[in-house]
Amino acid sequence: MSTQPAKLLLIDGNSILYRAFFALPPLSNKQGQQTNAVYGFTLMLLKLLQEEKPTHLAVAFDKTKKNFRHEMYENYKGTRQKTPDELAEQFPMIRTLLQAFSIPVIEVDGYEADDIIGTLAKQAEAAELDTRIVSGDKDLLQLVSDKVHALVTRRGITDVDFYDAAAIKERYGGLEPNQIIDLKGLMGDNSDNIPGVPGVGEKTAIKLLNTRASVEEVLAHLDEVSGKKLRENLAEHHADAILSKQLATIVTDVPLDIDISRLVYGGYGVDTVVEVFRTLDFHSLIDKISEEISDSTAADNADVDEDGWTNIEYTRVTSPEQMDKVWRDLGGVTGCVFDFSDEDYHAANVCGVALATRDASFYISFEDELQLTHLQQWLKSAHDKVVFDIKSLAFALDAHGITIHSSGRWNDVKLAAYLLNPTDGEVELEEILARELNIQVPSIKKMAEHREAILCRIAQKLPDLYQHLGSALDAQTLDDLYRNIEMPLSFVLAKMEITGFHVNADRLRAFGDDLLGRIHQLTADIYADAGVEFNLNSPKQLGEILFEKLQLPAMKKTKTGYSTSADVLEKLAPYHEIVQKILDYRQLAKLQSTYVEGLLKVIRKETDRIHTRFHQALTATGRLSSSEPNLQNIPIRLEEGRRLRQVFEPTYDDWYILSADYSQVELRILAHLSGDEALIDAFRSGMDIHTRTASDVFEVAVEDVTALMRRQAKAVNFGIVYGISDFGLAQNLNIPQQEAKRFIEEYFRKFPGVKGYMDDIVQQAKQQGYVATLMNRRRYLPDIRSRNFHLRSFAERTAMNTPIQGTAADIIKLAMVQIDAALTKAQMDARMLLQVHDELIFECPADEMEDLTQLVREKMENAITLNVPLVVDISHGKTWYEAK
DNA sequence: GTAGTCACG
DNA sequence: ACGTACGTGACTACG
Repeated sequence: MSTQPAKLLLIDGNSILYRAFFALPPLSNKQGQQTNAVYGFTLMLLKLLQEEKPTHLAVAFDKTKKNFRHEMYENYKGTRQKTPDELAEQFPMIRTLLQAFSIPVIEVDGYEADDIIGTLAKQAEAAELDTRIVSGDKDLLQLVSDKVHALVTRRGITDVDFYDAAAIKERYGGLEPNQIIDLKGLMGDNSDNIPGVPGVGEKTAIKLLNTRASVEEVLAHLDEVSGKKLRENLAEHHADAILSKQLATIVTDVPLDIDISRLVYGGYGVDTVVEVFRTLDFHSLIDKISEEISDSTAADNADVDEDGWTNIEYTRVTSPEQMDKVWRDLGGVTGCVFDFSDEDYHAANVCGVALATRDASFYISFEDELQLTHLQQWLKSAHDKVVFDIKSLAFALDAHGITIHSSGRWNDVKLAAYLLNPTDGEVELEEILARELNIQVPSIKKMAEHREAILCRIAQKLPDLYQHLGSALDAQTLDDLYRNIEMPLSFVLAKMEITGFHVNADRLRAFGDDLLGRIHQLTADIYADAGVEFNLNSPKQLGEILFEKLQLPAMKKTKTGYSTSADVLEKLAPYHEIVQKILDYRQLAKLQSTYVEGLLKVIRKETDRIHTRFHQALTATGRLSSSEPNLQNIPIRLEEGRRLRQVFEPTYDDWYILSADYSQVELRILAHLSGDEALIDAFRSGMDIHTRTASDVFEVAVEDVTALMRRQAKAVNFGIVYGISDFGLAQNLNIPQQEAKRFIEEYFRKFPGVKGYMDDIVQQAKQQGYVATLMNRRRYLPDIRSRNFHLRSFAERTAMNTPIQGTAADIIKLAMVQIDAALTKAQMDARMLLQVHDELIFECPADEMEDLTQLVREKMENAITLNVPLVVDISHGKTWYEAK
C-alpha cells in the first residue's frame, strides 16, 4: 500500500495547451502545430505525474458561452444547432489523450478553467488537502494559501516556477496572494483585456498596495497618493479599476457536479497510452514510458501502416465480368482515387481509377473503352463516394466524355479540410492524410512500379479520412456549408471551367500590336529623357536613374532600395516629364505582357476559348480565386485596359454576354451584421451610399456633397470594411494621418453601431479564437492574442474584415448553386462563365435574355435575407466590354 | 525563390 | 512607440 500523502493536482488545461502552442516555433502546417502543442502538453503531464505523484488529479478547460453569431446562424437556418465545444475543435486529440491517461476532464458551460480550479481549490482547502495548481497564467496566484500552492510555467513548455505565499511576497514586493487581484485591477492585463488604470504599471501598483491593501482603499484615500498625474488617472479611472479587479477575480462557486473525492487518481494503463501515442506519432514518448510495455503489444501494431503500401491486395479489372464483381463487392462508402498526373491541371489525362472500401480494392484501367461505360453507371449511382478534389476530376473526366453530377453522392475531403482550416491555403491529399490520420504516403514517383497499389491504398483510407473530417465539420457546425454550398458549387465551377470563355484572338493580337508600337515610342522617349538606355522593367535600375542621375526627391524606400511604385511616381510627376512617360509605359507594358501575351498563350487553338481554373479551397476568407489564366483581374478601371474586355465574346454570333453584380454588397453586409440604424436607413433609402456617407460625415446636405467629399467618404467606407486604421486611410487618400483620424472618428460618431460591431467582433475573436461568417464559415486568428503589436493588429483587422468579405463569398456561392439548378430545370441554353467575387458573367442566346435577367436577379437578390435589401445590377452586350 | 509592381474585387 | 489598410495572381528582374 502506498504511504504517500494525499496531494491534489489541478491543471489549467487551456493555458498549458496554449502555452505549448505559442512556445513552439511556427509551423507552416497548422494541424502539425496543434499536434505539437498536444505533444508539449503531454511532456508537461508526464513530468508532473512523475515529480508530483498526485493522489488526486483533474484537468479543467474553458467552456465559453454561446455567442451571438451562433444565434444569428440559427435565425438564418431556422433550426437549432448544437453549441460547438471550443477546445475539442482546436485540439481534438487532447481528449483522446486525457482519456487514455484516465484523467478526469472538467468543463462547465459558461466558465473558464480558472473558475473551476478556484472552486476545487477552495473545496480542497476546506478538506485540508494539499493542492498544487498548474497554469501558465499568473492570475491563479490569487488562490495560493497554506494548503494551495501554484506552479506557473516559465520559458519553454515544462519549466515552472513554484509559488507559495512567501514566494509571491518576494516576487511582488510584499503583496499577499489575495492582493493579486488588486494588482491586476490597477495595472490591468493586456493579454486578458483587463484595462486597469493608464499610467499604472507593476511598480506603481505595488507601491500603492503597500500603503493601502486594496484597490478600494487606495481609491478611498487618493489624497495620500503622491504625483498629480497619477492621482488624476486614479480618480478618472475609478470605475475601470474596480471593474478590472472584478474581471481579475476568479469565481470560486462554480456549480460542479463533481467533488474532490471523485478526483482520486489511480494511474493509467500503459498499453492504452502507448496506443494513443502511436496514433499521434509521439514516438519519442513511447520510448519514454515503454519499459513496462510487453513486446507483443508493440509488435502487433507496428507494421500495419509500414508495409501496406506495396503489399495491398487489389483486383485489376480487365473484363466486364470482373466489373460485375466490383459492383457486388463495393458495398458501403467507397474511396476513389483517379489516376492522372496533377502537374498540368488543364491537360490532365486520366488513365485509371482506384476504388476501395475497407475490404476490397480495385484498379480499373481507362484503356478499355468498354469499362468506361460501366464505370460511368457507377459514378452516377447512389453509392457513397469519397474523393479528393472533385472539381479536378470532373474537369479531367470531361475530356473522356464522362460527366459527373452532384446527385452521385460525392464527398470531397479537400473541401472538408479547407473549411476546417481555411488559412492553410491549398493542401495536397498527402498532407491531409498525414495531419489527420498520421498516414505517410510514399512518393509515387519514386515507387512508380507500385503506383496502382499505392493508389488503391490511398483509396482505402479515404472513407476513414472523410469520416474523421466529417465529424469535425459537424462539431463546428460547418456541415451545412459543406453539404449545401461548397459540395454542389464544385460541380457548378467544374462546368464553368469546362465551358470556358470564347475570345476573339485576332482582335487580341491587333490590340497587342497597337500596344507594342506605343511601348516602343515611349521607351525611346524615356531613354532620351534619361540620357541613357537601361532596363525599364528593373525597379532597381529605374530607381538609380530617377533618384541619383536625375536627383528627384526619394519619397519611400523598400527593403532593397528606392520605391518606384505608381503612388510614388504620381507625386514625382510634376518634377520631370520622364515620370509620366514611365507611368504610361508601366501601364501599357502591364497590358501587353500580362494580358495580351498572357492570354494569347492560353487560348485553345481548336476552339478559341480560354478555360480558367477556379480555386475553391484556397483563400482564407472563403472567396474563390482564379488562375491559369486569372480571369478575375481583367482590367476595367482605366479605359485603356478595359478595352481588353472587347475580345471576350459569346460563343455564337447571335448570343450575348450578361453581367450581374451585387451593388455594395460588403457595406450592406456590414449594415446587417452591425445593425447600425443609420447605415441600414441609408441602404433602405436607396441612395448612393458614398454620397450619403459624405453627407453624414461632413454634415452637409446631400445635394451639397462635392466630388471630393464623395471620394473621401468612399475611401472611408472601404477602410471600414478592411478594418480601418488612420495610417491606411491617410495613405490611400494622400492626406495627413491626423486628418484621416478625424474622418474615422466622425464616421464612428455618425455610425455608432458600426463602431460597436468592430469592437465586439475583435473582442469575440479574442475570446473564442476565431471569427465566422453569416453561414458559419470560420477563420481562426491565433495572432489575436499575440503580444506582438504588428501581428495582433493584423489579426484585429482580419477579424473585422473576414466576416464581411466571407459572408459576401457565402452569398454569391449560394446564388451560383441556385442559378445553376434553375438553369438546368428550365432547360435553358444560357451558361454561367465567370464569377468575379461580387459579379457573375453569363452568355446566352438573344431569346433567353429576358428570362435570364429575371432568373439571375431573383436568385442573387434573394439568396439570403438581410435587414437591408440586396440589389443586383444587370446589363448585357455583344462583348464583355459592352456588358457594363 | 523572393521582391517589386500592378491588375482585380 | 509600435507600423498597417482586406483578399487574390501574373509578370519581370535578380541573386
